[in-house]
Amino acid sequence: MKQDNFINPTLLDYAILGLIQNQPLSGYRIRKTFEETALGNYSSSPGSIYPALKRLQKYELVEKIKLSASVKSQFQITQNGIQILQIWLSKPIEKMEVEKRIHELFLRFAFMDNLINNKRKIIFLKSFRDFLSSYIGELQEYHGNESDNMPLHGRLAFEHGIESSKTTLKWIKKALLQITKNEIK
Amino acid sequence: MKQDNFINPTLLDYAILGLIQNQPLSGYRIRKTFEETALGNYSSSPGSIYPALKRLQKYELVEKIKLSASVKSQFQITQNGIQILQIWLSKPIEKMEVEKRIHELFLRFAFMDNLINNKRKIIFLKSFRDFLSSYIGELQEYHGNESDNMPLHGRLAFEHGIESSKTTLKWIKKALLQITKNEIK
DNA sequence: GTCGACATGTAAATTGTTACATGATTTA
DNA sequence: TAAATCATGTAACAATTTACATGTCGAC
Repeated sequence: MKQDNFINPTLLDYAILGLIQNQPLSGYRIRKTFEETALGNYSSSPGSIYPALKRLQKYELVEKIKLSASVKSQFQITQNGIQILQIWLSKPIEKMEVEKRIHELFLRFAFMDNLINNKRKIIFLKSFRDFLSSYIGELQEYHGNESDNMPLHGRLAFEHGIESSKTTLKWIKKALLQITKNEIK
Repeated sequence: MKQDNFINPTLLDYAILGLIQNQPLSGYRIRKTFEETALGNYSSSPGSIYPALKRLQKYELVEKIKLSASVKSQFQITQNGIQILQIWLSKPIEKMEVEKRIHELFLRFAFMDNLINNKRKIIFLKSFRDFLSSYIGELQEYHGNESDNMPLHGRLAFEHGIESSKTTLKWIKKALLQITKNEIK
């Protein structure tokens, strides 16, 4: 038995909320955005988007608005929705997320712009940096010990993981600089 | 109505097949490997692994073996399973996979070692390289045109995507060198 | 002799995929 | 006027998550 009757949005739900945080969009526009932009591993397809929008309406995180008879209806985030989004954006990062659900962290980062203050953004990035940096250490240690026993392809794929994490770490540091600079201004 | 009664393994199925291609493993070992190693976004949890193993047995891609009464039973890949794995590993890369399902390509790469010949490995990597390189071009063009209109966080996240793809491209070239070197030997 | 890890599973609920359906509007 | 794109949905199915259940074995 599930132990809560509370809202527990899926990643797709959050992606929709984040996308419409600034301007309302039609269902179709949302769908197309996921389909076309890089943001979209967060699956498109009518069979996922429309049910998701229904869910979000049911929980009153979005509402359908119709500006005029001629304009098609659009989905707008509610106050409630903004709150839920903010809570998600402000959640402390967990080690495991850095290791296994890094794409979710990037989604969160991409939607942070207007909804949380600089202090929190910096906390987010520093925590991201620290977890990732320690994870890279672990990967490198493992590589040092095991690389000789690994099959060529396994080893290469593993090395890609390390290099990729290092690139992300560099990026975090760059982003941190920009955000802190922003704060001082 | 679905139009085929044929086997259409999930990513998790392939991940299991790839993992046991060299040595049989118990269900628990498989689960733990997904849980612990970097390979594992490919979900662990008994509720996915055990049903997956059942599926694979049903399609005769793996079989349960029991070496002796004292040793617990393990899952071994069948000839059939090897074939299915080989077909998957040899599939030509599609543009969309590079853009949206790159982790699947890495999974394929990691399992290629023994099952396909060097020529095919090289085809795989070159195709990967070419698609990715053209994708990076698109991303950069978009960035050149739109970066001024993008909110800070959106832009930074986008830039991470570009840098990350470049790192992958470098890695592909390195891997290509190693594999070709291997061939000449 | 209890705790944690080993080990294998099932049931319910939820999600997402695939395929189908339908109609309006735009463009070549 | 035919094709493509805009636009919204549903139904059937497959897969995964979460939670529960149960039992063994070794270490401390």
